[in-house]
Amino acid sequence: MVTIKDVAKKAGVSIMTVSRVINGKSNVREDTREKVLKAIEELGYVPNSMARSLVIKKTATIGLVISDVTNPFFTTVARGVEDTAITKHFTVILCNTDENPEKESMYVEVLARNRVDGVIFTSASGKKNPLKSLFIKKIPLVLIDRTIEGLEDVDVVRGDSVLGAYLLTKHLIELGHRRIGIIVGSKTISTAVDRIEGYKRALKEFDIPIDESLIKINDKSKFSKEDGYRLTKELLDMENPPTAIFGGNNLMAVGAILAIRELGLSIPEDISLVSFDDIESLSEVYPFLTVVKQPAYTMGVIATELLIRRIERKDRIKEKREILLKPELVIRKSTAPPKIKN
Amino acid sequence: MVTIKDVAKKAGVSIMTVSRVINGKSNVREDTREKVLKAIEELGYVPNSMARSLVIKKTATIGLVISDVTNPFFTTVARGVEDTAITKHFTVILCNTDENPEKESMYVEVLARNRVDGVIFTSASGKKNPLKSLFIKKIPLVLIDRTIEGLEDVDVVRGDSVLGAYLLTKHLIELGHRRIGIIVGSKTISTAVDRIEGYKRALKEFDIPIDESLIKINDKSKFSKEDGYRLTKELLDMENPPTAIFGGNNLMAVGAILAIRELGLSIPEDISLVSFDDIESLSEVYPFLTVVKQPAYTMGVIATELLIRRIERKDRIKEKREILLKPELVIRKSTAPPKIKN
DNA sequence: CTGAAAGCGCTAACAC
DNA sequence: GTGTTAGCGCTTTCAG
Repeated sequence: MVTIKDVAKKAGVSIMTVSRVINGKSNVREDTREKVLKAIEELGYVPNSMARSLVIKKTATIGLVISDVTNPFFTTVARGVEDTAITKHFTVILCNTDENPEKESMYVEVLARNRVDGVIFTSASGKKNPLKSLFIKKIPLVLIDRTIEGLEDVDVVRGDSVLGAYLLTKHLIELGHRRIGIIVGSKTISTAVDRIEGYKRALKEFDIPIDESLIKINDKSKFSKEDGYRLTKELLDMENPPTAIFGGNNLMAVGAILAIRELGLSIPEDISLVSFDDIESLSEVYPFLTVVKQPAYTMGVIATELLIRRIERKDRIKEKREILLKPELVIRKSTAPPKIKN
Repeated sequence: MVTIKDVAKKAGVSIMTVSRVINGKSNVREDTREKVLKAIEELGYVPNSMARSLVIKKTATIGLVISDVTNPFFTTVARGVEDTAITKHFTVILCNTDENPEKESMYVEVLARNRVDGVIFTSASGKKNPLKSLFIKKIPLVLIDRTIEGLEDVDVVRGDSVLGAYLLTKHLIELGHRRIGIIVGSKTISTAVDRIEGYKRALKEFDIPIDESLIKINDKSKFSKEDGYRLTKELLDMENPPTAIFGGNNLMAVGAILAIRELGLSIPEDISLVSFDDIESLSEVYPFLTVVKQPAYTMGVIATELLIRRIERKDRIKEKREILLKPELVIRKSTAPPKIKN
């Protein structure tokens, strides 16, 4: 393996001079620089970032912890993060937790060991605990999409779930729906709590009594297709089933569609369906689902910018900053007035 | 920052003993181990992977270079890679090149500097050149989805594009189509070349003359939605336009749909459309596009397994291995016999 | 403008 | 079982 030493020997200079050339320091005579560059080229020398990081205590790496890249929402977030990181010369390590608290802790540990300069984190557990090793090492952190209670010194970038859920529910109510089911992930996830709140707020505003049996919460934390499928079936198996369903996120909505179809019902004739979060590749080709859309890419960009600013200490600000992004209601074809008014 | 030294001091042992505990070596007395563990806990010590890597010359990190995580095909590949990597305790660094040769080179350089143990690579340029620093450092490499000519010592995991394109084209021919347009990315990309080959093979088999004007190749290398849109328009603007279009990949097919609709035509009544690669979130909800599906997740898994085996030198094999995965034809609703038989 | 010495946090190899 | 020494590849002083 060729090292800085080999380059120095070949170029007939000290390693310090080579180091200066590599790092583009100005105080090197032009002909020395050229000699060094030539040696680097001939030897095929590639600097070792780890040796460098060990000394300077920076890695130019950030960790991105999300539940699943396969979820279109998170892939867009990830893209925003990566695009932004690269402009600032940061590399990103991607971690999928599948909303599994153990994976969550494991990845945090891996990131801490790798001394990433910062972490962008989507919490599944809603607990601060898994983040322990980051706090100990004082690694800058920004939460994305989901908050965690009682965290200081941590920025949060998220969509306004309360508002989004309110808009979606209101839309349904205005169409005439009174029995609206909602399916969400576990209460440990802030978006689940917020979306239920927005839902309830809309109902209250229209003086519709809240029927807790219409609120289906997945105890196993996930906002997955399978959970959407299962919870929708539970809703439709009720004696007095809802006339509309609110899918807590895009995957749950897909699960709901599958469940509804399997029961031989049609959307929106028999039942209306709305979803939090869009699926772009779907809606482009088949603009069917009525959704509330979040600026996922922008979320990734902002989170990364805030993070890097913290890393570079360009922020004197010490307190927690919370960026709340507005969701956008997109009405398509999956909603219609209910068949029978109740 | 707490180091192994601090732990050693606190536990009243040498740093070597702490190192042994951290690495789970057996030759440490039980009570010493406990003392050390207690000190680690109290101090909140997290081992520094870089210092370790510097000595052992392994990073337990692999690089994954793809064109775009946002493309459902690659997100699934990425998921397969990550899931497999983690079971072997490898971390993955994700790189999106957008099929841009400069980004490609840049990322390879970053990965080489970070001394990743191996790289899984999707080539956009089709050239070996960007991989130079990997070869110099003898970093194990496996190509995924797309091959590069004239590379030894490199495994390739890819779908059988020739077969897939053949199946798709044959399906169209059997429906009665004679003028079939095809849109693909640049010829520097092996899948573009292969898909054209499969297309031609099917035409020849049915004695249909090949009309080169029906073969639209994007010179700017990308297999993107925008390119699909543009090339489709070009095809449909012809004097004697095709009755069916073969989208070179999923994104191009989406672009094609958009272009076709914009011209006021319907699929499959006015024009048939097929696509290489599925979009799962779309087809689940709206099983419309006739496609050839590739086992993306499996590709990621196999590529990672091959790579890690090389990294761990469990393979005595030195020659290039090529894994060719079978595609699967899924006939849905976007294809029908042509209106006018030509 | 250039170089020599020290050390980042850890492990390999060898003592004891 | 446990500790000592050397050194991984680089940058940070500080001399010259």
